[in-house]
Amino acid sequence: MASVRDIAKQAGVSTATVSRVLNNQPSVSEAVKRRVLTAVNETGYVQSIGRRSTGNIAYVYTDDSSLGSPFDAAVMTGLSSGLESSGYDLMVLHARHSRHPEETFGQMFLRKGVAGAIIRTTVSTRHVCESIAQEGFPAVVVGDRFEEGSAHHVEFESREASREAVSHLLDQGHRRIAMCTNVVDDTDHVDRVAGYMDAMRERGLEPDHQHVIRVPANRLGGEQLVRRVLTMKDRPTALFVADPFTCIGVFKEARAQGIDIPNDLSVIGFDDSDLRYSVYPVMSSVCQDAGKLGREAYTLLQQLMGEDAPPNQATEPRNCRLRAWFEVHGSTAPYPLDSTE
Amino acid sequence: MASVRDIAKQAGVSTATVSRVLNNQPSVSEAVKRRVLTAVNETGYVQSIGRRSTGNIAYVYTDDSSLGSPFDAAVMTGLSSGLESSGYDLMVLHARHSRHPEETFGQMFLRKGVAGAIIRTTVSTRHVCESIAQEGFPAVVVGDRFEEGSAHHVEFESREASREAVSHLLDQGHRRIAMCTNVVDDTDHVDRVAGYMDAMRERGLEPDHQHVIRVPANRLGGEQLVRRVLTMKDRPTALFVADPFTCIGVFKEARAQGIDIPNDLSVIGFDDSDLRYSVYPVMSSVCQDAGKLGREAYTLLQQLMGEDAPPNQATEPRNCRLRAWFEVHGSTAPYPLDSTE
DNA sequence: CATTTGTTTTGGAACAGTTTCATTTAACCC
DNA sequence: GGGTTAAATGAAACTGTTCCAAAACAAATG
Repeated sequence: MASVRDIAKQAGVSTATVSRVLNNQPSVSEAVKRRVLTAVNETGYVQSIGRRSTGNIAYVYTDDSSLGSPFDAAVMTGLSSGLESSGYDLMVLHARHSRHPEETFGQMFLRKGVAGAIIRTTVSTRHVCESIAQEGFPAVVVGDRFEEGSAHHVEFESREASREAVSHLLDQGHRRIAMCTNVVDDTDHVDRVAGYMDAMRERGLEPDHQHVIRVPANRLGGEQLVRRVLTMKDRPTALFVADPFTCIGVFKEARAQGIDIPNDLSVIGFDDSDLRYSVYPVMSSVCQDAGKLGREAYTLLQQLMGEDAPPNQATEPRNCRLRAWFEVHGSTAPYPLDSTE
Repeated sequence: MASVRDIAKQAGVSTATVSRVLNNQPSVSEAVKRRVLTAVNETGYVQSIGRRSTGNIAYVYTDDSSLGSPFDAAVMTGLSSGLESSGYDLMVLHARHSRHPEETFGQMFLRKGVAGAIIRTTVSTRHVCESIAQEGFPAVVVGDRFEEGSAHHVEFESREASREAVSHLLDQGHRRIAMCTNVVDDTDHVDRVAGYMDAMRERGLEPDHQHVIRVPANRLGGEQLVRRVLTMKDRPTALFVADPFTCIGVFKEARAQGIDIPNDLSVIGFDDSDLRYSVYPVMSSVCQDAGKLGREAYTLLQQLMGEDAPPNQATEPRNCRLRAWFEVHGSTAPYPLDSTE
C-alpha cells in the first residue's frame, strides 16, 4: 500500500509537499502539483491515517435539489435504521463539491473515511455513477437503473403495477386515459409509460400519442397538466400520473377548476411515502416503499463491502428490484357514471 | 493542547492504551479505562490527527422519527448549502445509538471527527441538549428553545406573527376562533398559543378555554380536529392551526365533510416549507423558512467553533431568532359572509 | 500446591498524515 | 545589479492508530 512517503520519493519531493497537494493547499507550483498527482494516480494511493480503518457510509447526492424531497428523506431514514446496528456512521456528501479536482471518487471516499457509498442519482448524473462503479469502490445506486449493468443498484419495478393500475381504469370503462410523465426520461418514468402501453395494448387499444403528456415532475407541473387536459378536444376521462408531486398539483388545480375527482375525472397517482392519504378523496396510487429501498440498498452495500473487491476493477453488478404495488382508493370511479346512484 | 501522550503520562499507561480507551475497544480493564477517562476530562483533551483539526459537522437527531420530516429535510438542505464552501463534511448521528455507554457527548463527537454539532430536538429530548451544552462542546440546537439559556440555539419567533394572523381573523369579523396546538408543549407551539391570546386580549376578548384544542401534530390530528369542531355547540367560524401537517389533515377532512374553506370555515395554518401552496385554496399561513434556520444554525456554529472555548465549561449562550411572517392567501374570508357577493 | 495452558491486558515501536519553521528559490522594483 | 519581498519547498516534530510481543492473570490439571 503506497504511502505519502512512496509518492514523495517517486515524485522527487518531500512528504510535506505531497500532503499539501493532497489537501489542495495553495503555494504549490503547478508543475510540482501535476507531478505529484500523476504519482498518486500511478501508485493508486489511498489514505489511511494511523492504521485506522474507515468507518463511514456516505450518502452521495449528485444533484443540488435532491436532498430535501420526501423520497430522499425516506431513503435516508431507511438507510440510517440499517446503519444503527452496524457501527458505521452516515455521512452526506455532494458528488461535485466534495471532490478535489483530478481526484478519483475512490480517493475522495477514502480520504473522508468512507467504506461504502449510496449514490442518489437522476438521469442527468448517470455518468457520475458509472465512473464510481468503474473504480470498483463499493457503491450502490438508488433512484435510477443501469441497463448495461455498469453499476450496482436498487430500484423499483413499477411497470407491472402501472399496468395493473391502467387495467383497473379500463375495467371501469375508461377509454380516454391520459398518461402523465416527466419532461426528462428517468428510467422509472419510462417504466410507467411502458406499463401504461402494456395495459392499453392488452385490450387491443393503440394509445393515442396525444395522451402521453409531459410536464415537470412537481406541483406546478400537475397544475399545468389539469389546465392542458381541460382544453383537449377529446378530453380524457382518467389520468395516470407518474409522479407524487404532480398528483398533488392535479388535486389542487382540479379543485380550483371545479373538477370533481373522481366523478368528473378519475386519477391514479404515484406515492413514495404516504402522500396519497393527504388529499381528499384518498388517491388511488401505485405505491413504493422508499424506506425499504434505503434498507435494501444498505444490505446490498454490506455484501459489496464484505468482499475484498480487486481495486480499480468493477465486480459483476448485483441488483435488487422492489415491487411497486397498486392500491385502489377514492380517486377513481367507473365511466360512464351510473346516474342512478 | 493535550495529546494522547500527555494523557498516557498522567494516567500512567501507554499511548496505545489511551487510544484503545478513546475508541472504546474491548480488552481494557475497567480500572484503567476509568483512570484514562478522568485524565481525559481533566486535560480537556481534543483529538487532532496529525495537526489537522477535525473536519465534520454533525446533524444529531435525538428522536427516531425526526429525520424524515420536511422540516428536517429543509434544515439539512440549508445546513449542507452552508457547509459546501467550508470544507466541512456533514455527518448524521443518532444521539442515543451512536454513543457508547459511559462516554460523554464530547468524546463521542471527537472520536468521530466532529468539530461542531447541530442538535435537532423535541420537547422530550431537551435533557440531551443541556448535557451537551454543559460539556462546552460547540453545539447549536434547532427545533426548541432553552429559556434558561443553557444551550445555544436558533429558533423561530412566531408569537408576533401568530398575533397578526389572529388579528386578521378578528378584523374580518370572526369572534369564535379556535386555536389548535400540539398535545405536547413544544416551545414554539406555546408561543403560537401566546400570540393567539395576545390578539384576543388586545380586543378585550377573553379566550374561551374550550377553544384551545389539542390534537397530535400530524395529519390524523387535523382530521380529528375538524370532526371535533363540527360537533361543538358554539361552532368556531375560524381555526388557527399551529402545525403544517395538522393543516393538511384539516383541509382533507373539511373536504370530506363538505365544509367549504373559507366560506364555511376560515383556516389559518402554519408552514415550514411550501406546503401552503399544495392545497386549494392556498392556505393563509404563518410561515417560517426552515432552510434559513439551517443556514443560520451553521453560521452560529461557526462562531462557536472559532472561539477556543474553555473545555468542559459552557460559554455564555448565544441565540438567534428568525422572524416568522404572516401571509394572507385564500383560506380566510370575512364573517359573516357578505351575501351580496 | 505446583505446573501448565489459555486468555486478557498492556506497552514498545513502527507507521499513517499534517503542520511549523527555517531555508531556498523566484520575482520584482528601483 | 543589489536589495527586498513573496512564493515554494523540505526537515523535523508532532498527531493518533495498530501490530506484535511481553506481561499479567485466570483456570484447569497433575
